[in-house]
Amino acid sequence: MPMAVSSSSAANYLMAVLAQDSNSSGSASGSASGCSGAAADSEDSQIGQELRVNQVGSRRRPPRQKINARERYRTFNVNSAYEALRNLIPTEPINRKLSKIEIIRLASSYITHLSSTLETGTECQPCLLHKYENEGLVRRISICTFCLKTK
DNA sequence: TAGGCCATCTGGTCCT
DNA sequence: AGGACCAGATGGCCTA
Repeated sequence: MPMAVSSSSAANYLMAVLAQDSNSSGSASGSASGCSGAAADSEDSQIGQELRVNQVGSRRRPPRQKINARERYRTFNVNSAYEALRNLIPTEPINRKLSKIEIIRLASSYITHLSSTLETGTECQPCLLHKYENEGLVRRISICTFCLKTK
C-alpha cells in the first residue's frame, strides 16, 4: 500500500486506468501513447499473441490488460514519490525540471548537506567545515552544490 | 541526427 | 492464485 501518495489521486488514477482498459476491449495494447514495444504488427497477430501469452501450456494466466493496468498504476505511484522527493530539493530556478536520476543524486547530496549543517551548526559551507573537522577519517566529501549555493 | 529520458508492455520471480 | 516488484525491450518525444 503506497503511503506517500495522496490516496484520493492515486485511487482516481487507478479507476481511470481500469476504465481505459475496459473500454479498449480486444486490443493487446491499451497504451495511451500508442507505443507498445512487444506488440505485434497486425491486429490478427496481436490477438494471436494475446491468446498465446494468456495461455502457457495448460495454465491460464490473468488477462494482460489487467496486469498492464496494475503496472501503470504502480509506475504512477513511483512517479508520485519522485515528485514528492523532488519538491523537497531546492533548485534554481525553483521549478527546474529534474530527471529521475538527478532527483536521486541531488536528494542524496542534500541530505548530506543538511546533516553537515546540523553537525557543524553553521549554514556557511558546512560540508567543507565538516570535512576538516573529520580530518583523518576515511570520509571524503566532494564539492557540495548546496554549500556553493549558500554563499 | 544522436543521445537522453521516459512510458508502456511483458515475463519472471517472490510474497501473502 | 493473485498481486507486487523488477528488469529488459521497444518506441516516442525532446534537446543539443
